[in-house]
Amino acid sequence: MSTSPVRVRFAPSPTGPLHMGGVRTALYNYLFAKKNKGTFIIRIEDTDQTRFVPGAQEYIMDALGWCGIMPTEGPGIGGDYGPYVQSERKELYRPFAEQLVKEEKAYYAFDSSEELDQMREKAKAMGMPNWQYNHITRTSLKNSLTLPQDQVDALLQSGAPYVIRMKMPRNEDIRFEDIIRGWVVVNTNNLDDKVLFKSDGMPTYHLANIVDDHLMKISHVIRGEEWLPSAPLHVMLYRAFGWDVPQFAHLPLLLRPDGNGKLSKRDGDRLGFPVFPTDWTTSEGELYSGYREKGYFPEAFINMLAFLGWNPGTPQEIFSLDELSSAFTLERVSKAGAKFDPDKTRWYQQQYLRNYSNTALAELLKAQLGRTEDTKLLEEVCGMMKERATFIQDILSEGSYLFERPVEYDEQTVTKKWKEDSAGLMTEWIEILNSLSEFTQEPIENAFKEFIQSKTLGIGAVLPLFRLLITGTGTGPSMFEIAQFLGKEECIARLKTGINTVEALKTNT
RNA sequence: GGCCCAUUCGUCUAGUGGUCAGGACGCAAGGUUUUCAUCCUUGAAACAGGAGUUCGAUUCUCCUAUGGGCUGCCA
Repeated sequence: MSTSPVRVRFAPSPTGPLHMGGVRTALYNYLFAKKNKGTFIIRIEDTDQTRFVPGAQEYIMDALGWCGIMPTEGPGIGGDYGPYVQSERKELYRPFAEQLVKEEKAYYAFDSSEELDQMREKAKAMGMPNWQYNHITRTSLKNSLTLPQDQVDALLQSGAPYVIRMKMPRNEDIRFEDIIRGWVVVNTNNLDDKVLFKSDGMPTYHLANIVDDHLMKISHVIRGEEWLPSAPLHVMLYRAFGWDVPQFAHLPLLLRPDGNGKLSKRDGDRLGFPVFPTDWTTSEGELYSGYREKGYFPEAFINMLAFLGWNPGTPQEIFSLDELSSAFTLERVSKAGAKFDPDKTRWYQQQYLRNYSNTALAELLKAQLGRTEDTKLLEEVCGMMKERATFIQDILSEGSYLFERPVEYDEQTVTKKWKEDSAGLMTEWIEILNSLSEFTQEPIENAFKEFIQSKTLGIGAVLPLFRLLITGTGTGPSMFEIAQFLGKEECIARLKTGINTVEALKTNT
């Protein structure tokens, strides 16, 4: 039991945009750090130079920033344990690998990738699909364990390419306790001699990860379940170096909503929902859509993500980031993979939109959608429309008639509600409206009721006509509120042109 | 194929050695509403299968099945 401060890291690889599974891993790290008054660190793991994608690192930082889960240490942010990009730490790793060779816990291997590929092919052809470089096969391969010392020295001197491999011991049970999964035991006979240091002078993930986690004093390794199989190797490396082993928590995977398999880059746009936090355009110009650009609020996105594999054990569903960080525990993270549900995501978004104040929504309409109307006016629009919107842009599309006159009149309402006497009825209604001295909701409503009473008509026979002429639609918020919002002059104008247009429509069909 | 991980309504999940197995999304019905949305009420809907332990298993153990991950000089 160590009492060292909580330090966790999110360690993405800049090989493309960060998808929502990655965001969730970052989120859980962030929440755990916050909850335990610890430090949340970002470390970029770019040890594979061939897969580097320009802009990916910037994307990751930007996306996390949008989500509100920025680290306290990381690239571009600073901290006492930097640099936080592994390629900038390149020189640091080789001595650690050499140390293991010296201590006979690792060895030089001179086999080329091509030779090894051939081995695998041959083995596969013989019905053995899992050929590995391990405690058995290494005895007949080109490495510092099989070659005479002088030949090894000569090869190293000559600059021949080599890698450094872990010398996995025989028949040893490696056991470690995962916070989410409990005890995990793996026998070393099933593990291969993983490459720790590559021939291009860079460490592999395994080495760099362990060295950096140690150097950066990481207390808890919270990462995706895809790392569980290599966790025993990591435990062995900590032990080989004589370092404290951090606590592990392997998170369940995010699965795709249809069929099987883990959520992948292409699923999103194919199934009609984003898998990325923000838009990403590839160098070929292909666009992968993001939650931000689709109109989701980061709070809704984060709330949904937090509940994919974790729950507070209470009926509360809506959590702010702060509430999440005080409620979060790794013990309540579930073990099984979670299928992502786009419907629930929309529901969260709707909840958040509804809880936003009209003022806040009006600000967003201005800032994000470039509306230039008076704030007061936008607030009124938001007040009327937000109950029936999911995204902020719905307020504009569903309530377009609050800004401009209708150009079309809903066909169904016209055929169902517009009768012989409708034009006459609405003309009379115009007169009544015209005579109102105070054009606000209540007087309009009272006048309307009086009007239908005098005609011995029901609300349902008349109000839809009013709505149709004013908005062009058959549905929406209170007509009296809309009338007040538009004002007497506008209402009457719309009624007049409406009557003519709809009558013309009727006679044409 | 090998190794590892997992398995409660369609989905996310709660839960306990004895519960009417609870909630949420979605779905359906009804109510409210001029209408749509909201809101309210109700409903359908699950412990993968088989052994064992036990007075009693959804809960503990084992096996099977299914799903997933890993099996690279990728991370």
